[in-house]
Amino acid sequence: MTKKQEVIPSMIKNQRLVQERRQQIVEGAVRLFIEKGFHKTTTREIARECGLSIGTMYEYIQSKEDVLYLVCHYIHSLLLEKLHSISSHHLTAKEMLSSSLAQYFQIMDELRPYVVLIYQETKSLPREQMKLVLAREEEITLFFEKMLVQGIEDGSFQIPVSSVRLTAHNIVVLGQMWAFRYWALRKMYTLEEYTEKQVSLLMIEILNKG
Amino acid sequence: MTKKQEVIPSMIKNQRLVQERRQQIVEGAVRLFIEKGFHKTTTREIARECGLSIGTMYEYIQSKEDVLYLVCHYIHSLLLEKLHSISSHHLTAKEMLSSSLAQYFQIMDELRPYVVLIYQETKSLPREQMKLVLAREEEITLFFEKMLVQGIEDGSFQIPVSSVRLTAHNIVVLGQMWAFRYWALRKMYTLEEYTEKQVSLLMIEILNKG
DNA sequence: CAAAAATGAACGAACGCTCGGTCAATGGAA
DNA sequence: TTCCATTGACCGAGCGTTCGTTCATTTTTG
Repeated sequence: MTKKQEVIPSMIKNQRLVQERRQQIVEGAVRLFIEKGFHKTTTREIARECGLSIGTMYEYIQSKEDVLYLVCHYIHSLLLEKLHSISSHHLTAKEMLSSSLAQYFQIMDELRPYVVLIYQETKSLPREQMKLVLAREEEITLFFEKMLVQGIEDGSFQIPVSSVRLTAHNIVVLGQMWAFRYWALRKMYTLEEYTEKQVSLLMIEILNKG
Repeated sequence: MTKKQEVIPSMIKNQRLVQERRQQIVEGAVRLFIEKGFHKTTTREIARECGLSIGTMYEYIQSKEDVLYLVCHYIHSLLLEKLHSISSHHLTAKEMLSSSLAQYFQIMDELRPYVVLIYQETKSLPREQMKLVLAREEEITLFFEKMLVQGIEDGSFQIPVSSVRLTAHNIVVLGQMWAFRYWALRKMYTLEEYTEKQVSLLMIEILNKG
C-alpha cells in the first residue's frame, strides 16, 4: 500500500508522535472540510477541533495545504482499504464481479461526503501533491481493471482489451456518481434500487461484448 | 429559457447597462475562476480583468458570491443553448439519439474547463443560489429524458419507464466524465475514440432492455 | 444643472503563519 | 540522592498582509 505522507516534513523528532498527532489533525480537519470546505475553514478552527494549539499544529505541518493533502491521503486510504477488503471468494467470475460492484456502491454510499470532498478540493492542492492524489485515484480504477482482466483471461467476460480501462473508469464513475449527484438521485432511488439498476447495466456492458 | 439572474439586485437604474456590465463581469471572472479557482481570485482581480473599477463593479453586484452565481448561470446558459441547438432532423429515433449523444460529447469537450468549474465551485454558493444552479443542472438531464421518452413512445427504445431518468443521468455523467477525468482519459483515448466507445455502450443500454 | 454612473482611497476584520518563551522529562556529574 | 543543564513538545499573542466591502467625491450623461 502507498505511504507517501512522509513527503511532508515536521519539526518534531519523535516519529510515533508525528503519526499520532497528524491523525488527530486529519480527523479534525476532515470534519470541518466536509462541513464548510477547505477555503472557508481557518487554521485556528482546525487546531481547536483537533485539540492542539495553533503553534503546536504548525510543528507537524508546513502549511494549511499540507493539511488538505493529509486529508486527501487519509480518504484514499479509507477507500482503498475498504475496496481491498471486498470479499471475493465466490464461484464464477461473473458472480464475483457483480458482488464486488454492489459492495463498491455500498462503500461509495458510506463514504459519500468524503468522495465529494476529494472531488471538489483536490484542485486546491499544489501541483506536486495533486499528482500524488490523482495517482491514488487511479489505483481505484486499477482495482477494477485487474478484476476485468482476470475475467477476460478465464473466458468469463467478452470485453475487448482496448475497452477494459474505459469500462473500469465507467464502474468507478457510476459509483462516485451516487455521491456527487446524490442531491438528484436520492429523490428517485434508494441505494439498493440504484445499485441493482446500475450493476445490471454494467453487467450487460461487460458480458454483451463492448 | 430560464432567466433568474434578476434575483441579484443592483444599484444601477439603467437595465440595459446592468445587462451589459454584468456580461463584462462574468466574462472576466470566468477566465480567472478557471485559472485559479473562486477562492483564490480576489474581487480586485475580477474588476481589473473586466475593465471596471472595484467600486463600479460593486454597483452591479452585492457580494463576491454573486459573481460566482452569475458565472454558473452563464455557463449553464452556454451549455443549454448549445444543447438545444443540437441538430435532430434525422430519420429514425435511434439515429437521432446516437447523433445527439456524439454532439453532446463534443460540447462537453469544448466546454471542458467550464464543466469542471461548475462541478468544483457550485458548493461555494449560498444555499438559495445553489438550489437555482442545481435546478438548471437538472434541465440538462431533462433534455435527454425527453428524448428517451419520445423514443419509447414511438417504440424505438425498450427501456422501462422506471429507468428513463437514471439512463438520462448516466448519459449526462458519462459526458461530464470526459471533462472531470480528462487528466486520466486523455492518456488513453482521443475524444473521437471516447465518443465512439461510450455512445455504443449507451446504445446497448438503451436498445437492449435496461 | 440635476441625476446617474464611476471612482479608488480607506476601513476593519480576518487570515496564515511565526517566534520567543514555558515546562516537564531526562540524564550525567557531584 | 540531589542538582542543574539540556532537550523537545507545546503554547498563543502578535506580525504583516490581504481580503471583501463602503462611501465621499468626481465625472459623465441627458
